[in-house]
Amino acid sequence: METDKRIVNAMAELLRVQGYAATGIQQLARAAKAPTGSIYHHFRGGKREVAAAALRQTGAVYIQVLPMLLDEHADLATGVEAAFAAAAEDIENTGWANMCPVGTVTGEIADTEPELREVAAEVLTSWVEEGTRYLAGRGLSGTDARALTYALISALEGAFILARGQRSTEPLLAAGRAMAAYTATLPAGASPSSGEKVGPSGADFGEGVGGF
Amino acid sequence: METDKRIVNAMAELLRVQGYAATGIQQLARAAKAPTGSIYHHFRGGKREVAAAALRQTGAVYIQVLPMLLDEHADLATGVEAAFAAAAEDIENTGWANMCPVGTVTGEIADTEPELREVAAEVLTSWVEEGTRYLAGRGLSGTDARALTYALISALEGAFILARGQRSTEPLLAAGRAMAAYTATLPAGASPSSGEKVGPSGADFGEGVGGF
DNA sequence: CCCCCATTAGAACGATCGCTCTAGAGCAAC
DNA sequence: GTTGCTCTAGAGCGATCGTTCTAATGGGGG
Repeated sequence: METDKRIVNAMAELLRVQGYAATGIQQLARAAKAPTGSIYHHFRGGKREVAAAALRQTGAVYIQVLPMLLDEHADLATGVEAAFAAAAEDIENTGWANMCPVGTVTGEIADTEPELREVAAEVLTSWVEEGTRYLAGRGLSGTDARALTYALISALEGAFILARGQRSTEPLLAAGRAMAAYTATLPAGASPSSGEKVGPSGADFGEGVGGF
Repeated sequence: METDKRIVNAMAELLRVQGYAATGIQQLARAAKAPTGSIYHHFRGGKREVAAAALRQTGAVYIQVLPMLLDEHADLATGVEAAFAAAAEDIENTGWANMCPVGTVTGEIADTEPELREVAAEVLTSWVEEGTRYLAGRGLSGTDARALTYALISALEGAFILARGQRSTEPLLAAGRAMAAYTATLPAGASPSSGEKVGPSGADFGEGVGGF
């Protein structure tokens, strides 16, 4: 009940730093201060199941980060750029190690671990759905909200990789500027919850999912 | 002289599909049709050195891809979107396995294999420099060219991860649309070498990406 | 022809892999 | 006190890890 969480947290941390294949059960046991027997007692599925739990947990935590960061800014484009800047500061302050495990892991297991790929896909889908819902709530059409969400996550994950590889915040800042510029081109993306000054000709988008 | 290349190519392919940690020397030997003795004869540095060579080789190949794709389009923004669409088609046709090894590997070794991280950083830097040079040649300012290059690579690598995880082209298409919209906002990024019909003060956003 | 050396070929090393198994510690119920 | 059960603890399993080592092979220069 509590050992479980220690194990999952330790696994999430290890996945974040070094990925799935490089993480051993012994290493996990050491990091979680739990013997291998306990790990297999709580997670009969072994390494795979612990990793799946870690991915899901991370997914549930990170799903609230983007909305939280964007809520602070009245202008959506400004908020987007600020969010990337915050990520840049964060990754630099943690010694270029701060990164979401989902991105690290998905690339290396997508073709070799079907069950984990499925879990990663679920997490990503939940992020997309939540992001779409949030952005639609801030005035974007359903189609635009979904596209922007996908673009934001893609740019963020990719920029994380570049930033870690190059030990530089430049990729994150550049990606942030790009996504902010893109956001600014989307109709009705300018005003948050205040008065709705949706662009005149932009209001007629297919709307697609917009319902929400 | 020729076995070397077989080994490096096999390593690049394995890195692309499953990453560094999950790739074993035996597996590499099988894939390259070379015994382990040969591998260590040609690469005294072992697994690390083969991986470094594979990353460098991939870097040298991929450095020409983006310019080649963009050269086909007179309008830069259109070219960007087409490049992402081409990547989307590619990854789907290859069974969601097609991806550059640099992205897959960098995330998992950035904190554990300093020498490989260095190599990945070199490759990424060479891409950024070449991309910046190319985009500047197409009329962008040096600052904008560099920022756009970083954003393009980030979005592409991130979208690759999402696409592989979700087995969907949507991330790549959304990222492409976003980057095209961003490109269109950059001054002088509209006309290639033909007549310059650059908008007066940023042209007209209404259509955003619509070009297609 | 024979020697030389780059290369091939794979056996073998210790270490570590993911995982299983047994032994016992701790605690609640009766 | 004893029974029953969850969880801890780590030794041990066969397999595989990255690497080293020795032996055989093969083709060009004397």
